[in-house]
Amino acid sequence: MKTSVIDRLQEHGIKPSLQRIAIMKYLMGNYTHPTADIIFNKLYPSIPTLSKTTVYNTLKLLAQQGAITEITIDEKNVRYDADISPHAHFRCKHCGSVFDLPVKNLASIAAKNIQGFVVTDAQLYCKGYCKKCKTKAPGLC
Amino acid sequence: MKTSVIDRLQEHGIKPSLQRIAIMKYLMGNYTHPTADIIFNKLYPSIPTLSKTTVYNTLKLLAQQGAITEITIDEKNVRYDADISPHAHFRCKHCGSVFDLPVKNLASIAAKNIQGFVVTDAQLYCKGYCKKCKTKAPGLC
DNA sequence: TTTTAAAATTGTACTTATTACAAATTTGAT
DNA sequence: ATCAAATTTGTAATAAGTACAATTTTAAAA
Repeated sequence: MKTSVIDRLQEHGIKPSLQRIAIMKYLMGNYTHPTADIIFNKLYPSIPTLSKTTVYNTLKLLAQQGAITEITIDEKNVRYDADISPHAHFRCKHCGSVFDLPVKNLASIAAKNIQGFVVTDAQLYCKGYCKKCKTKAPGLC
Repeated sequence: MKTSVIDRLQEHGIKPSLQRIAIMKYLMGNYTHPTADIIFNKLYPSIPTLSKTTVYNTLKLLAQQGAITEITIDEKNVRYDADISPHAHFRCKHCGSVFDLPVKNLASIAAKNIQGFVVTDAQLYCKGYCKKCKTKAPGLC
């Protein structure tokens, strides 16, 4: 049985409110690495009182508590991921999409390279061209 | 013999100008992962006509041509690194410093996980607490 | 050496993601 | 029902980065 939205919040010490549940639920249902702005625009129709500040605050809280992961593969804006298992990300330089990449040994890679540092988390970001984009306009890419 | 600043520019198809040389030289002499703003402020006294736009444009050009690497470990601003050999980065969540971490097999890790993607570059970002910060205020960290 | 076109640089104005903060609302205990 | 704490909201501010037109520099041709 997979963890419910409310469970995920509570496991990370976050009191579930309407807004927090909606944001966490959206992320757990859409593994598309959305930005704060995308999340706001998706939820706004069903929660018309929602504020963008709440979205930013909540995402920061969720990330701080380890309920979600912040992805900074895109220099424009931060993206968010409810998949907190160790895996890498790939971003297409042409279309901008962010994909998941399975990586077996991410945790051990990070752990190996400590020299007096305390490593709490590690992110592997790969960039290049995705299946769709590698064919069209390869020179321009 | 290590490559000179001008060589590094020319190797990557960049015509060396006063400003480009100054920026590339600064990066090759300071492996501190500076931001565009830091670079501007360091060079401005000696090049009083320098524009911040030029710094941004030049850094983007250098990165595009592969003469330097963009580091997005910090969600606030992009950092730059003249060390283009494969290595990882560590950022202290307390003091914000970014350190280099040697990693043997970064290239192979990235290559292993392609499934139809063309991977042009890979970055491993680790976060946690550095030697100095892990001792003081460990609870707050 | 003068001319001239392309390339590079500059300054200003703008965009946009994110944050600060104070007011308003909601929650939960008494 | 009351009250304090927690949460949410809206607005205003900040700050990184970009667009763009004007100016300056470069370098080659005449």
